[in-house]
Amino acid sequence: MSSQPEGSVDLALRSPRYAQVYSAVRDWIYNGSYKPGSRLPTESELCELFGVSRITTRKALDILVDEGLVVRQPGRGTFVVEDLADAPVLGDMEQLLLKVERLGKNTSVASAEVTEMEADAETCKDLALPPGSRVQRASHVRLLNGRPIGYVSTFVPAQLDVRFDLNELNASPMLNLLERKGVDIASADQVISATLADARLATLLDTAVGAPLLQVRLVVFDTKRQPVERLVAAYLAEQYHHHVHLTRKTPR
Amino acid sequence: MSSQPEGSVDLALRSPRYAQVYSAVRDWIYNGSYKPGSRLPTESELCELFGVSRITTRKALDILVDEGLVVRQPGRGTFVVEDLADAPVLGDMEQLLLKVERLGKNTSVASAEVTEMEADAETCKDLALPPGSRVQRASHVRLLNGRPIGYVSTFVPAQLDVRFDLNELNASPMLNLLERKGVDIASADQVISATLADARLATLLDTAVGAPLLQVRLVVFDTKRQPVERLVAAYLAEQYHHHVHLTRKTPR
DNA sequence: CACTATTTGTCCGTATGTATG
DNA sequence: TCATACATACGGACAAATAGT
Repeated sequence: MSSQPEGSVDLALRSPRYAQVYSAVRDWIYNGSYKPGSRLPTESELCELFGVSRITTRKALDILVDEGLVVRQPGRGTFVVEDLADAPVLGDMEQLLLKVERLGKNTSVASAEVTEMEADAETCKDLALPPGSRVQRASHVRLLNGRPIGYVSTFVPAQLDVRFDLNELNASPMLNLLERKGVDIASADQVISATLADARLATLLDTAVGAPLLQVRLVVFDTKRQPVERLVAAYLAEQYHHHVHLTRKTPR
Repeated sequence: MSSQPEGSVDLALRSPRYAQVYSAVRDWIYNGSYKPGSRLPTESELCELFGVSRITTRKALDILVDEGLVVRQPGRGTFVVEDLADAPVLGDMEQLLLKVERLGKNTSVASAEVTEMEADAETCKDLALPPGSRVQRASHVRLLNGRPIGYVSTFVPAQLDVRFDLNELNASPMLNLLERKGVDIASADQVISATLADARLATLLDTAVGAPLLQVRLVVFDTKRQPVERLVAAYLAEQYHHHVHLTRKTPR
């Protein structure tokens, strides 16, 4: 006596309906079916298209609004944002994953290396490992248009047993590789600070010793709240800006 | 034939019900009625308390979750987060306003000055003003425990006609003053970068020339999408970290 | 200017699924 | 096993903003 349609069961296994609507619309936006500034189908139309209720459709659109991909205008419709290119990173993991993926496609890497080593104190702390634990470390210089923009090091616990080689890492960033290898990424803590280029970094980034660098440290957690990756990056301040868009969620 | 209760009309004018529930619960958290880690009333209880439906209660809680003030655990309840003190800034204006307000209470200012001046090119651009427009500029060194942590300059268009004096600015940050003077703050764009201390900043911040600084630039917009304030700040990298917590909004 | 249609915003009641203890 | 509490989802309703007639 369930109210589920018995005819179509192919899709819809596991993931909630609103997530499916969300992914579909998001893909429309990213693959260009709906270009920046264009109007999406109305909520009612989306309901019909996907065979879901308005609540479900709105929940999917809520996520896209939170991510800054679309804006809603009462009486007019829902529109893809104009400046999709540099959409800001909000407090959203999905957004970070996409941004990292695009970064991986638009940039290249140099001086890459992968080693297994004993974790230092700070890495142990961030990854909740006992002192002396072993980690896989991957590091590289990231290039934009052939010029270095930053130096990135990532640390993954050795016991996680996901191995990477240089070819994989050249193709796509660690965060995306982890996802593809079945790690259920759920959240992350990011701390942004500033630092100076020391001799080694200055050489790698082709800048002067003492140049200002934006330091980004990121600890990624899976759905069981276990840390799965630590990332430490230093970006050239002139080349890399961290952009955040803040919006009020309550009226008045 | 409206379905509104005719008995109680005291409150509830204008702002949506979910916003009222949101404010009430948020106040419970901030004034200590519900301490970090404690469990909030269940959704059903909140529905009864405020006389609203589950949808309304959940929408209010959704906002608090987005802001990182509470976490939900199926089967257990909704809990105030443990580390309320340094709750991260997500992409939320409300959060920024609260954070700024707390900053104003826990810190002090020095070397403050207020002047009216001609806006430089960058300020004109950010505030969408014609070249040569006049702005009110306020700047000060912000101190934590008596030690400088950053230098902050704010610019407000002169034609906005909200005047500030030093006493007001010593008492609370510009952003809160604007709110209180009736400016409807709606959104902001924040760009974070890194820079070095020049001679003037080094003296003001009691550090060495060339010390790494975290540079924060903020442009605040009102509900009509007009820029109302520009802020440029430089914080000592050791003293000030920008913390962002990222969460996945779609399951799987 | 009023009127209407469209579209998003808010809100209700209800039902079922899933995780926790 | 069972009750509790959050997660998802349906249908329906009216308000408010917008754009066109």
